[in-house]
Amino acid sequence: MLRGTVVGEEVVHVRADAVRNRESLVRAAGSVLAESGLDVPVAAIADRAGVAKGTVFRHFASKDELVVTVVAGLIDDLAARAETLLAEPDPLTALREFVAAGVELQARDLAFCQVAAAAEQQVPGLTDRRLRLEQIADLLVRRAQDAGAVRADLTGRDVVGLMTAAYQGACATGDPLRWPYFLSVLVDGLHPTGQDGAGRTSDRA
Amino acid sequence: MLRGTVVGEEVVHVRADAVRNRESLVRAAGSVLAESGLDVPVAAIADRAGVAKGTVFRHFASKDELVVTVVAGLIDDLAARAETLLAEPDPLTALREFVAAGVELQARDLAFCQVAAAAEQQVPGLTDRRLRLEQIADLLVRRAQDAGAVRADLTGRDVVGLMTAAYQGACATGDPLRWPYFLSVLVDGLHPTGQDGAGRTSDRA
DNA sequence: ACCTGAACACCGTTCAAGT
DNA sequence: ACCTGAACACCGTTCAAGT
Repeated sequence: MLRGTVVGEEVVHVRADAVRNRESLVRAAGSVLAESGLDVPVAAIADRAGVAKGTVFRHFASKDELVVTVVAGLIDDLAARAETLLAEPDPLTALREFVAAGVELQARDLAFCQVAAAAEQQVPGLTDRRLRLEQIADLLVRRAQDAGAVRADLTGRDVVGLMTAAYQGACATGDPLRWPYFLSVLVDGLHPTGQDGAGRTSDRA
Repeated sequence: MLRGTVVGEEVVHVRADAVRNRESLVRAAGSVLAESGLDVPVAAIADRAGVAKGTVFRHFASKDELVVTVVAGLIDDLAARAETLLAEPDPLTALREFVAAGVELQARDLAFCQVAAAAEQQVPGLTDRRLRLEQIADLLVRRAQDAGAVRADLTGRDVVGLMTAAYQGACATGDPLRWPYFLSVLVDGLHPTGQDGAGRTSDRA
């Protein structure tokens, strides 16, 4: 375990309790935010972590930065799942499972759900993670396109957007558990256009 | 204009400035919330309405109740639009235009957008309006089903959810203006299943 | 070097005083 | 009967004091 950090020419010592506190805070924030969402008081997180409220702001510039740290971890987990799905033999199954994983994450973690639904104002500090996730999603999409299973104009970014769409749509219904139905509607909408005429609206070339 | 209200056996007088203030507040809240979203201070609304902060709470029990009043009006407008679309000759066009109207409302009004995306916790006090909207949507759906244009298992409630899904999905992409693409994917997903095998996932009978 | 809790700012809500 | 603005409670953030 690294206890020292080089800053410029001098080595500053990082205290052991500081390391522990930071870890406690991230862990506590992870579970509290998942359960209660973005609106929980910082005090609730500090309490569960067993530190004073002020300590939160020694490790994170703001409540938002703590939230970003937690959510970034969740996005990374999802990206890792996407990478393992690249090994799945059927490209369309892989794509569908990826979207399902994203939807399930929203269902399981209220804070992630709220961040994903932060319509309009994108959360800054999360764009790089998002981008990486979209790039891996691009690989999944390309495989499915090569197999002729999905629209040629679909992008990884769109797929990530569709994860949000499916869960938010189900929630708007008043019954979040209906998300598999929304997912199926969305996935059906992804197939290549021009096979039959019933309601196809290919707005883009 | 009715200036008196009967409460029990006695008539209580409603002052003219009270009527004006209430109207000003609703109008001011409508524009301020549309621009700045649910997080604007009550003071900003009171300012634009030209009243003191305390006056807001004489007319509305809480900030939430004012928000609900404004959003209820927006939902009613959307319901009216749906009713006129019942006269549209082509059932699928009518359905698509209804969804488009809902999406455009989210794009135009940040507060409505945020309420629609209030994943998980449904806003109480809005459920009756929602229900009425869903019932009208049911009529639009049934017409489209009779024409064989959409899935047999689709409901008006689902369609309302899909409005949220389309816009939230586009927003999650970082580019809300992409919503027409998401709309097209969704609408494509609505067509009857079982015509070709490419990626159909009929999770429900 | 970091923790702590008191202090501050901001915002939703209440209420005593005024008309 | 209603408006007003001062006062209160809550929560994010800062900071002086302690170790």
